[in-house]
Amino acid sequence: MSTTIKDIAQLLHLSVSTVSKALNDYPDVAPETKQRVQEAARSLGYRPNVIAQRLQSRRTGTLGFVLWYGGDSISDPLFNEFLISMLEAAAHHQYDLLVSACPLGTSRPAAYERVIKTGRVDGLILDSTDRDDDRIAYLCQEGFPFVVFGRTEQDIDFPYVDVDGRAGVRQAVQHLIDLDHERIAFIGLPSFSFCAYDRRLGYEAALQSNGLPLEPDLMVEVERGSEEDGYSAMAQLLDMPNPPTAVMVSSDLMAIGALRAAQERGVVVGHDLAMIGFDDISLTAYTHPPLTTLHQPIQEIGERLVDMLVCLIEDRPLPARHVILPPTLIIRESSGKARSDL
Amino acid sequence: MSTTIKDIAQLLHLSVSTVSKALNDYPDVAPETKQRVQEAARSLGYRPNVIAQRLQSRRTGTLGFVLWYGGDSISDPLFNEFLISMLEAAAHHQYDLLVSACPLGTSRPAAYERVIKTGRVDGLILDSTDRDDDRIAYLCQEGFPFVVFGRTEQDIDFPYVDVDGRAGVRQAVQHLIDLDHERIAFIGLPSFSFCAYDRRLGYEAALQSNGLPLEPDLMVEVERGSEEDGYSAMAQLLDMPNPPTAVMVSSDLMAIGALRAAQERGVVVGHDLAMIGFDDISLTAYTHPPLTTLHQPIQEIGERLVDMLVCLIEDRPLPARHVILPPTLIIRESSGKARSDL
DNA sequence: GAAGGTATCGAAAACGTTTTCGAGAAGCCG
DNA sequence: CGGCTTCTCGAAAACGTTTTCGATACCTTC
Repeated sequence: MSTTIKDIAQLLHLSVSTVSKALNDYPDVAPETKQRVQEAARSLGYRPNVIAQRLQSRRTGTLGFVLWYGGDSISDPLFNEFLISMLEAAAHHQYDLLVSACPLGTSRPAAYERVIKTGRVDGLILDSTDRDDDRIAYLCQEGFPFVVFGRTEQDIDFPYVDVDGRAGVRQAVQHLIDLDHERIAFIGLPSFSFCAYDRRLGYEAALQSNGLPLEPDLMVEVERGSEEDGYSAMAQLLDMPNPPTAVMVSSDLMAIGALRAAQERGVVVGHDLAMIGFDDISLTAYTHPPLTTLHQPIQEIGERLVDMLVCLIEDRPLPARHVILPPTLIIRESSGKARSDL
Repeated sequence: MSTTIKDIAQLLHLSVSTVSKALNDYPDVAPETKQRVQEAARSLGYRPNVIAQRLQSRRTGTLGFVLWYGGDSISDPLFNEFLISMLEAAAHHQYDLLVSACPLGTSRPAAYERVIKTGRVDGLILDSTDRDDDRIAYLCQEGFPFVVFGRTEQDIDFPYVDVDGRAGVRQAVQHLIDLDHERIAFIGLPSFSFCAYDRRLGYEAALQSNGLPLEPDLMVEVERGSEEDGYSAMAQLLDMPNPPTAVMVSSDLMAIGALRAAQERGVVVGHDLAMIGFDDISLTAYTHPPLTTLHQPIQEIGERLVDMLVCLIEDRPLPARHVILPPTLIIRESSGKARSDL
């Protein structure tokens, strides 16, 4: 049994209300009693029971994040940094973070309903948006506070932070074009996800604005986004009669698989084949060759999301309701030199 | 405002106690009223307020995990799988998981105190144990329920799950010896961590039982365990006048850095140099060359930990207080063939 | 028909806080 | 000295549950 306010009250022959007010620095309690209460609290090791505070205030002081994970475990290294940035920001605002899991194949709104209808959290953070995302429609309709990492194609207004994948990929593909590549392939994420779509748009825009044709054969879309997916997609491209000389891969994880597919065929990446990834997970500096990629400012994203959500919860105005951050192209060896120099 | 028990009571002209008992299937409420109450609850979309339940039951239904992270973000891909396995197991027992962050450089017991003294969680899961871990001493003294992924060298008994790093490394190094290697290096984790020590013991045991000398020059210990650390440790070893022909690296992340250091020097891993990692993160199947490594049964670890903690919290007997799981050697290309065949 | 038993319900306390409101004491002023 | 603040404190309600216990009412049974 930990010590409660009542223990302090009995010890000092005061009422619980006075003790509570003393601890919360109310003006209507004598400075001297405040002193006594605070000393007693310290010596008894008193820590207020947050559950009772939450019941009283009808605020949980908790942010929710539900992890939507596939059958075989996700291992996106970026997730760690994302999680930590949210944890840090939440702690800075004195909020806890409750993370729960929603296995693939179960209803996502149901997972969210469980968390919000039972009063576990004050607000939610979503990520990995679909082009048409049922969670967002649901939460809007419920009027529950939430922020989103990612956008959708729906005609609903909601607060989000996102990376400009389209502009990033466009810049990356332009870099390949500047290196004299003309047959540039694209390995995309599952098409239901918004960012898959967004990034593909960047690829198409870069080709078109340079007068390059869009060849369906050079665009492959995978099912999940794993290393395995990248591996088989790259294998498929390289086994074509007229394989591409460059490839834009929509995630670093897939790029690592793609790297392997190339190596197994004896094509040396950075020379025979130029490759660019997306995410800038820390490993990419150590692949063979080091991977040219697009860096996502993931700490800033997590921090911004939490800041926004806390504003929403505490009814303060949002500095910005929609934030789009640019990724930055990190040029390493995998994209190689200009072909004319070879 | 979500609907409460009181709303149902008013609607049906019942008392709150009857409604509560009806919902909880008490025997002293008529089957017919139970029916009515349940229907009303469903049609009003009633979900019990967990905060109120927690206050009443003095149980939070929440497990705690505090993430101890370094200055530059950790990106251990194994952590994702660990987290998900804990989430799944916790959900299975109807528990939530509260994860909080404790930045490197701040007091760890203080971080734990905040979480337990304010009644946020019913129990804690620790990981990344030090050889002498202050958290464990603290929690034992508090009498707070906790389980640990990892062991320590302290003379305290506590419930844990761990991987037998010593046996694993010993087996891996034996594999290198069987491949005719005699100069085998070891890249170890920071020495304050228990598993660094444990794994090094396995290395030493393998050498000794084969009559091989322990050369201090061949054993390097890093500061954190990042790719960068693995890179510079390997560089240091390869730049020796008489470099090793094989290396046991204590983590896959470091091994990836080590791979890079070798590649930059033109030494081809799997031929000129045999390398074995530890962890079996999913990427290692796609490195160049694919990495021989020790697989940690991480899902089982997470699940066991949660199961144990729930037993502790609910005062049920533990199936086993100490669980040591064997890692399994996954042989890929980086360890190469026998030297005599070269 | 009285005694005992059973079925069904409600009142109330409790969990540990916060917060509103009123009460009492003390001080001041005219 | 009466009336007015000002200061300090405590009673009580409230947050939404669960759970104990007592109160009916009805049904047996002799």
